[in-house]
Amino acid sequence: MDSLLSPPSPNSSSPSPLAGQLLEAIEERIVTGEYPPGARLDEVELAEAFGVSRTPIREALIRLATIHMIEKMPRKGWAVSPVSPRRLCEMFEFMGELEALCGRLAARRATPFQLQKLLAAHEACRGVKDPDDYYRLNEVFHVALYEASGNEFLIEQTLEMQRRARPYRRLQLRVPARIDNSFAEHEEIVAAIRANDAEGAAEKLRQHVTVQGERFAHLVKSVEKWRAAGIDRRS
Amino acid sequence: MDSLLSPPSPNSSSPSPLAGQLLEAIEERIVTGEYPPGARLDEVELAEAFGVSRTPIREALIRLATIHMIEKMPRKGWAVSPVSPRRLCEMFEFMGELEALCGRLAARRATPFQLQKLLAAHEACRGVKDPDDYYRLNEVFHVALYEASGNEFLIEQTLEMQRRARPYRRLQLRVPARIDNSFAEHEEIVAAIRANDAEGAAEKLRQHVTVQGERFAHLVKSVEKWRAAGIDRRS
DNA sequence: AATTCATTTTCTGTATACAGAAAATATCAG
DNA sequence: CTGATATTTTCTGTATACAGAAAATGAATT
Repeated sequence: MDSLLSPPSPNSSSPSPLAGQLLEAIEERIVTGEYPPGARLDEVELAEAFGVSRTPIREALIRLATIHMIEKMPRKGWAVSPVSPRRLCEMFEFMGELEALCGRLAARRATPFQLQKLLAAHEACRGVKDPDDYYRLNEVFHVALYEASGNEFLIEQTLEMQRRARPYRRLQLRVPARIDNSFAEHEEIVAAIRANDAEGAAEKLRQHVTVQGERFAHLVKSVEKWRAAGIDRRS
Repeated sequence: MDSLLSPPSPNSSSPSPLAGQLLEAIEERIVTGEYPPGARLDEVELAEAFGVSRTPIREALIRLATIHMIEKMPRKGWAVSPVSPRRLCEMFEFMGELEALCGRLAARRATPFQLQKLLAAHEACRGVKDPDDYYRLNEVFHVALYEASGNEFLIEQTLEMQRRARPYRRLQLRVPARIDNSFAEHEEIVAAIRANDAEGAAEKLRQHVTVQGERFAHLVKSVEKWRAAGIDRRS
């Protein structure tokens, strides 16, 4: 049943077309929670599910493991990387620093075009209520920020981190009133960047991204529930 | 001729023992310049050279590509990632920021034990003249710094970046008087961390890692030579 | 001589087959 | 009934085989 694979997908110019698509497909399932942290990923099961052999599945899994989205357990096969509260905290601390760096550089170096794109992305978020819609538009905003940093290498790294943090970001936006707060913070960030206030932008971004206090507790609880569902599933 | 593979290698608990060793072996050759930037890596050639089939070679290459040490060219096979001067600059800017972050956190949070390890690593560098020896001891020092940050996630990321930057770091130490300067900078960094001067440590590390001015020109020239040698070789 | 078309060869991605090891199960002895 | 050992099954890593496509080579025609 290869109908599970998305069509040609012209953007994936990666090695091994099939493995590329498989990677995206499996990653999607991890991100959306269909395969929650802790869930086992069986090579043959996946191969059958996607209607391919083990080889491209393995390639996709190896790549996912290399970016730490999944892990290989000694004698238990592959599993979606479980994430302890501590690790979650560290991850967001790191992400916060990356984005702060992007902001700092953007405040200094952003071209008018990049600034305009950032502004447009911000405006697009205004008034959006649906968490899923906001989730997507929020990502666009943040990507525009990364790009405004002007450091291609940094952009790559931050994009990859964004990918890794994606499952958790998604959960966060379900915290009550988070969307409104998020938008207000974006406003301040944009203002700082436009004013070439590098340190201000950095600090605001750090605060914006890092998850603290009640928000963190809420996030941990969500992840716990999520993980539990996954354990049930792997029967 | 499997004699090319290092023996059992107990540390590599990674998936696929063979592929793990192959990865390390190929990476080593990239780092030492045996496979310089731009050099082609042929699957069958490597398979024959290492006395294995294409499968584990492929796994190793996929993993190397995932950490961006090599790339897959459209119809040209795999090649060691070529690095433009601009990219080199961006890479070191990024690495500088990562290390600065480690230093900032270390100044705030380092445990006495971590501090002691950092100091010991620093002292071990004193008086070392040989670039290769210093290269190794310098790495130990920097790893001790990362660990002192206390953020496991950050440590992982920084270690991975260190890996990626390794080929170029090695070249840098061949710049005249670089070793002495490097050691002196370490001294200042350690002092700042011991004094809990977070911002001072961060700034000194940024300066220490980022490659600028004459040093950068020198580095670019070394890389150019290196790359040229690689192009010759792939005849 | 140059360009185009056809043929061959090489190369890459995927499938399949196979071997060794660990885990699960079963069997037997105490 | 419990513990230990033997057997079977499953699973993972590697080798090999195969197919499709692109590049390279060669031939033929203008």
